[in-house]
Amino acid sequence: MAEAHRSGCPINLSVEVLGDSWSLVVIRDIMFGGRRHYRQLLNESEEGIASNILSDRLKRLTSDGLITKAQDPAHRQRQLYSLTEQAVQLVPVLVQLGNWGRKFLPASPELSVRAQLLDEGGPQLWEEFMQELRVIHLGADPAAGAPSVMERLEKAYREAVASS
Amino acid sequence: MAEAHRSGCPINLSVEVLGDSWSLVVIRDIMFGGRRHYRQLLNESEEGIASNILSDRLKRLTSDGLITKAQDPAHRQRQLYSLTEQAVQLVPVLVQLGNWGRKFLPASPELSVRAQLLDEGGPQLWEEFMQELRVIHLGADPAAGAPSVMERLEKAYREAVASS
DNA sequence: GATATCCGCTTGCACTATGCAAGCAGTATC
DNA sequence: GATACTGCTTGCATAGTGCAAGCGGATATC
Repeated sequence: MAEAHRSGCPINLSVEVLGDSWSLVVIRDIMFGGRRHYRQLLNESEEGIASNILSDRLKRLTSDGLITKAQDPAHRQRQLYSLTEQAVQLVPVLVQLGNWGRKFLPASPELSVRAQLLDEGGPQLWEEFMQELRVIHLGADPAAGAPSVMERLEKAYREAVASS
Repeated sequence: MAEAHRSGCPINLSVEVLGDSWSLVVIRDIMFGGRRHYRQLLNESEEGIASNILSDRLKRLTSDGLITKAQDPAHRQRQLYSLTEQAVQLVPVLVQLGNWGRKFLPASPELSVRAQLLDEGGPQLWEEFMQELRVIHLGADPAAGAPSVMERLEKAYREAVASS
């Protein structure tokens, strides 16, 4: 049988799934950092996650339906992690969380630029970004046109790093 | 000296402060549930928090600047917990988190009504609600006029319970 | 004015999660 | 054929969680 939940409150349920020190950080790295493999997530982690914790979180996120795992066609032993639609829809949560951290916690300016841009862009920009994530992770059809939100976020970040 | 942070990323910093099983649930109870004392938070907790954990979280949230503690003027030994401005500004985070849980997790309809209402109301309603929280917790001047957002949320919840 | 109850916690203890370091078998590279 | 990279696992010490019971002081009840 399925695991019992503490309550049916939507906030509580979200906390049960996401409320720990690492889950959202791993999702952030896959979503904004473009990390797709285990070693990438392990070695390029800003915060220095431990290998056993990463392994455990990837398993839990998979069984919770937030990420999927597939063999990388290029390298046989390499596993490719992708976000699911459920995880893509965490964008508004991560934006608000980033915005709050930016306002009240000692966030570094370079790393705050992206959060600020996403905050100022509003729901419309979030949706645009989510659509890009669907292209990358879920194989959705790309929408031709303006420079991607991901590129704009990267550009702003690089400029912030350069001028710091 | 102050504790070191894992990184300056705003999302990571928020996770460091809020990323555990109970912090956001306690804040939710104070914010939406109107719980202001220890016993209330302990006994009326939907999820059944343990007393030592509640004690620890209240201390941590206090030292993180999210809540304050004061003697209740009515009862000498009773302590009154209040939200700070920093916690009030968690409203958008909690709304998005509730909305996500409502969409993807087995949330009960009664408890989802408030999340839905806040989602549909958008940033304008959130700001209105935040202003009410400032009146309740920070002693701000009340704005006379329409029925409060808190009352509207309560009404929708009661109706949902009645019709279930 | 004695008794019982409520107040915000604390303590003890078992269990689980976390963090660190090392290791491992199966590719891929040179 | 040696070396390094792949996604992990294992062992172990420490920290956090969950449960039950208790505690001194303040308050309500009779």
